[in-house]
Order: sequence, then structure tokens, then C-alpha cells
Amino acid sequence: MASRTATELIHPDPDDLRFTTVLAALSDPVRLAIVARLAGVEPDGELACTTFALPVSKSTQSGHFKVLREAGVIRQRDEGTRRLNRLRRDDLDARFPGLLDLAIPQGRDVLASWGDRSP
Amino acid sequence: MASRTATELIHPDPDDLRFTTVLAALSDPVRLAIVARLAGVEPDGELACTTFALPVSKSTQSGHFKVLREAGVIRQRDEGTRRLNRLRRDDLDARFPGLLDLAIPQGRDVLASWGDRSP
DNA sequence: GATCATGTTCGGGATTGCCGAACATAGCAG
DNA sequence: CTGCTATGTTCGGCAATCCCGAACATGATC
Repeated sequence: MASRTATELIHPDPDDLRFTTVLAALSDPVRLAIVARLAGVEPDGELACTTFALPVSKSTQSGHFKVLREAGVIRQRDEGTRRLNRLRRDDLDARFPGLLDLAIPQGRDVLASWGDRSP
Repeated sequence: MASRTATELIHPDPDDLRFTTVLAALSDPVRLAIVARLAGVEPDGELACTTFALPVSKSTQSGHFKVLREAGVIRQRDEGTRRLNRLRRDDLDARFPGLLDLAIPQGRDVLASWGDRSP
């Protein structure tokens, strides 16, 4: 996993965040749910991909995380065999103030519709 | 035009606006530009599709307006041979406060990048 | 009517998204 | 060190979507 194949993980610089790309990343229920979950863990909390128990296949899940990372919504870091995810709240708030505050409750609604009861 | 083929134009009720659908509608530079332009014409101003001079084909343009309308971002009304577009600012502000305020400047940036100099 | 102006719809070619299956790597057990 | 498990990624395919030009539909105007 976390295939360390020559290239490191791509994370756009804060200044390179594109509005349309971020919106596209957030315009999917699964990804919105991921964001809401990450927002739930206290400041700068990190979660491994597996802890989400998403209703999609592993490969699709992997793709969703990739979209979020390349859009600059989350930051990923490898620790041993796990890939830890953290919300880039500061960067997003600085560039698109209010967007996350709008998206997070919507993501919570998605989680609730799945019967999820985590923070 | 505005083919009056049996069915009327579909406009979701204010309560039926879906966050992911609205974000998807706004996650495209062309559509973002359309929104910014509509926001430019004063309160409840209306613009015909042609006045936008978008850098895409007519059919693609037609599709973009359809996406915006079905997402509930704009309201369309036929007048003679033209289809007039109006931003559903009140409905959007009520349901997703701050989203349009965030999107409109970004749309203006797109317009500027096209060398556009309208309001 | 004939013609023009404004949009929509249709058909196909390219792009993108989702999945299962196979692969890659870290950690642990023996 | 040799498996074995746990965690993710990548690959090949099929299906859905997007963009375009061409054809069509409708209203206004001569």
C-alpha cells in the first residue's frame, strides 16, 4: 500500500487551490462525508482511510481520497502501512472563507443518512 | 425556439435544492462565469443566453444553462424567441448562505481571464 | 409565405468514473 | 527469513457523461 513508487504525494500549494476544482471535489456525497468525518476529529486530527467504512469499493474509495488530496481539500501522510488523512482547514478557510462551514453540515447529513453516528 | 414541446421548464422547489448538485453546477468555469454575469445585472435582472458570448459551442452552452436550471441556480423564462435567465439568489442564500457570495467573485475572475469587461 | 434570430435536440467520438482483480508494501508470527 | 495479514494502489473493462457540429423547432420580421 501507500505505494512509495518513486513519486511523493501531490499536494497543491495553498495559493494554487482552484475554486472549481475544490467545488468538484466537494460535489460528491461520499467525499462530502469524508470531509465531515475529518472535521469531526479534533483540530488537526488524522484518520486512516479504513476507519470511514464507506459504502463503495476499496478502489473507488482510493480514487475519492486522491481527488480530495489533489484538489487540496485534505493532506495525506503515510505512517507505516496506513495513510493518514487530515483536513486542510486553515488553507481552505483562508482562500474560500465559509465554504467548509457550509460543506461540513451537509456532509454530516450524508453520514446520518447512512446511519452513521460518529462525531 | 425554447422548444415548447409539451413539457415546461423544470425548476426544483427551494426545499429540493441539493448541495452536491449545486456544487457540481458551480464547479465549471463557464457556468461560474454565467452566474457572475447574472449577479452583475441588478436585482432580478434577466439576460438572454446570447448576451454571454461564451467560448463554447451553442449546444454546449445550452447544456450549461440546463445544468444550472435543473440544479436550481438559475430560473429561466421564455419571452418571444429568447430565453431569459435570472439568478435564484434568494433561494440559494436561504439554503446555502454565503455560497453565492463566494462563487460570484470567482466567476468574475473567470470573466476577467477571458478579457471580459462587463459589470 | 420566406427569411432570419435564438435555442434545443440528436448522434458519435473522446473523456471520466466505478468496479473487481491483481499487485505492492509494512508489520508481525513462527 | 518465510509466510501471512492488513492496508492501499494500480490496471483493464465497461458504462455514463461531455463536447461538438448538424439538423430541427419556434417566434419575429419582411
